[in-house]
Amino acid sequence: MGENLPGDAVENGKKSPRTPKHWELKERLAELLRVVSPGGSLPGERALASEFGVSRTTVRKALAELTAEGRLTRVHGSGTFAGEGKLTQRLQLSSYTEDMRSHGRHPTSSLLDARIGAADPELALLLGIRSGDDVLRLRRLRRADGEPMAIETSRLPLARFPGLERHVGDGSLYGLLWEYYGVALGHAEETIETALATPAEAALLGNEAGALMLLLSRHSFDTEGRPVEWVRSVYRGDRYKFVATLVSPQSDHH
Amino acid sequence: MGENLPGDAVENGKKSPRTPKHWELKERLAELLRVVSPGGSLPGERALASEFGVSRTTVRKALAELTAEGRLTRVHGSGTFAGEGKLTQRLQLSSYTEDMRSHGRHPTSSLLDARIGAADPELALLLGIRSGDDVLRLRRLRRADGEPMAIETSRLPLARFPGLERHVGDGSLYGLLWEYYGVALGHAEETIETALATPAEAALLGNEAGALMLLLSRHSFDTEGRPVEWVRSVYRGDRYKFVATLVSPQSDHH
DNA sequence: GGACTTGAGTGGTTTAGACCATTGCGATTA
DNA sequence: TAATCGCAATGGTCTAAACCACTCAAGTCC
Repeated sequence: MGENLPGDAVENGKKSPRTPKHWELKERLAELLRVVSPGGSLPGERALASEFGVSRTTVRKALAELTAEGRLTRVHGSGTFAGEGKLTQRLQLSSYTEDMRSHGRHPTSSLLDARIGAADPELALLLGIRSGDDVLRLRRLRRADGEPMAIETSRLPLARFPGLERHVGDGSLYGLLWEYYGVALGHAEETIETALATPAEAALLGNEAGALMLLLSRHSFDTEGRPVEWVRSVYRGDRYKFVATLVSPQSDHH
Repeated sequence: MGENLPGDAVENGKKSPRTPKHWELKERLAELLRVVSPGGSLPGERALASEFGVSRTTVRKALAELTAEGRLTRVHGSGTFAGEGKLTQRLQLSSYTEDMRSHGRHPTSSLLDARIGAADPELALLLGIRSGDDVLRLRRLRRADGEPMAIETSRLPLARFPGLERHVGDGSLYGLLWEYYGVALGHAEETIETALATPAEAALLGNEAGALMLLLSRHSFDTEGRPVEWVRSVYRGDRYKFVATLVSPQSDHH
């Protein structure tokens, strides 16, 4: 969408805010990128460096930013390729499976591990239990059309869901809660922020450590307002964005 | 200072995942950071480099990640300081002013510029007008307690709001729409994604170019479902996170 | 044919050093 | 006293070079 801010051009040659080389290079590469179809390859770092007359370090800085924005994909040992754009994920209180299907994508989900531990004070507060009570921690890898999409770590109070650890699998957690315990979700409080990938997350998501991530935390309650789970999900920031539909509580003018 | 034993990468004789130095350094710095009160200062880059026996480049990479996460604040010419944590911004269809007040903060908002231009095809579609029709573009700098918080760029169809450009100021836009045109907002579609700061944005937000940002796009409609505005807001990713309360459409189990 | 080895090319990490831009404070000066 | 200057320390940018880790395809061997 045509953005034309005043003063972003270099002029006077005097005390100009001095545009860094890597930024200028980034723009030239972005231009080059417009004529490369998604998936197409770019020249190697060394080639770009000599092509544009800068050091490889500078090239890498420019490429790193383009990668963080999802406009490039880099594969170690293979090359640098044009990106594919971002997917969207709706912010709503529904299951992952349902959510993805409504976007016409094929969702799968695999349980990475399930273990029982003691709640620390902070977690106990969130789940409405006492510090030290048993908590079931589930880690799942979410995929869409086979592509790793997010790592989801759920924590549930075991006292409320006795034996839950024996039922969990790759299937829907919310389905289990309803079938075995008659619990349905009522509302949730969700926060979204940026984060950087840890090496472990990066390995699972096919990312590199330190990459931009969207960190989504969800605190879910059942229909009677009792806390059910606390979830932290990590999404690749270069591939996903979130959508929410907001409704006015009433017309507010101020 | 315990030199890194190169041996820990060879213990199993196979291919160990090899932790980069800058990551290990980052963790050691994070540890150090836990005993520094917010605003407290850290040693300079050169001091850290010799202290930990690594190059300044590696130190900078570790510091850059901590900064992106909002755990550090760096001031050119002055030093590196411990961060202050993130604020939250509620995702709801209400005015900025109201929104901030409910968080006990003092909001201000200044109009950077207001100009009239022609809609390109994409924008025309969003605003329900024809390509080339007049569009009013407003750029605002939002502050909370005096701190730059976000840059908000709104676009409205001038044909629906004739003379709007003569009314706009630092006050509430939604208030104007109601007073002069009897228009109230009904619902909006909002997307959230990561982005990197442009030099212009960075200058306004007191950031550095290439920093992590949260890009929030809002497509607002009036109570009759007609498009009213299209807004893109850029927030500092190291300082803000967003909150949404989600309500189950009904109990969904699957 | 099929399994293996090898090597060239790619991105990833790290180093040491140079220079620039900004800040803040102490010394100097009006 | 008050303003100014100078300078040292800080973070910011950039270079050139080395080495590592991964990929892939060509070549080799059985």
